[in-house]
Amino acid sequence: MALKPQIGGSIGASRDETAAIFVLPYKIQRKRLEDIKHSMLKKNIPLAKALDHTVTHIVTEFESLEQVEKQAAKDGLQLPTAACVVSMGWLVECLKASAVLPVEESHLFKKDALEVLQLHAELKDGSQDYSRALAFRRASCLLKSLPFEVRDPRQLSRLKDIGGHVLRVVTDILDNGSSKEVEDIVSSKWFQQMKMFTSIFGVGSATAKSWISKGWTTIEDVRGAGCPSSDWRVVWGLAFYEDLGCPVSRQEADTFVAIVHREAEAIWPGTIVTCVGGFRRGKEVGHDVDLLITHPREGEEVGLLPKLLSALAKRDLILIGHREKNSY
DNA sequence: TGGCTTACG
DNA sequence: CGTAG
DNA sequence: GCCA
Repeated sequence: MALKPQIGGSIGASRDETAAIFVLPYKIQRKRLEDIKHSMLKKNIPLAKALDHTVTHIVTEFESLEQVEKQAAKDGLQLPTAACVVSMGWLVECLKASAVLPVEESHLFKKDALEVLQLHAELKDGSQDYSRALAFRRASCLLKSLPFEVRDPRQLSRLKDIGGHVLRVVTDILDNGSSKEVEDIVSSKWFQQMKMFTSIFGVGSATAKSWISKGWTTIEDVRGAGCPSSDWRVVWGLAFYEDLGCPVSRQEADTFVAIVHREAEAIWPGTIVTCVGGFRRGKEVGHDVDLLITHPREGEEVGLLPKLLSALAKRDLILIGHREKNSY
């Protein structure tokens, strides 16, 4: 096999002054990336500006070397063969230590398998299954948080939330590269159909099951069957399934904020509309737009929301407007 | 063996 | 029963 | 499923 950069895999580039660390920007939000780079400079950790042959470490938020290679191929990037692909966890450790630490291990499988088991339990939706899903989620999160690659199940056996079942799955993956239990689930028709139906807004596991029992296997089956549900959420979910799947661009988000601000300003001069959430953190695409509406004079914003909603509704800018009681 | 995130419609 | 984070 |  050709020499490939490896996630994990000790390489002697640790303490050496020629270290150059490149941070792959994928899956990292802009602001966070800036923070990371800033910390690196502050802590004297050598930051590579470009992905060239001098790079010794490639830091990534991807979950596996395969994902890194796939992305690099898509971008026409050549990964420096001398470089070691390491997890963000490693860089965080380095920042803590203010030193380029030896690469010990990172993680490879961790996530997917346990998330499948979690989702599978959620979809089954029996009284026991919910808690089992929770347990898988805890284990999954724990494994994702490890800054090293798991090479031996014994590394996990004493950790909280890691029990027999998880250990068995991890062992299978380390031994065979996959877990039969997990592979059987993901390839099963039932699991695939449940995932498909529950991706519709308003459709949870109970509705999805009832549709499967009717012999429906696709969204078109459901649409073609007339009125499959009297729940308004399902009706809207089916009507806007494709639309809801489209990502929101930053430009659309900016426009949206401007429109809301214009209407709010007309009702209550001085009202501040701030974009928060993903776009505030620098994302270029998102699945929603989070807004924070405030007023410089404390309390002035009270009662604004209903008026704002009616103003937007009057302009036909609102599809469904609901106000729910808050809990504070 | 009991308990596991929570509040809402 | 389903949603949201 | 896992913990206490």
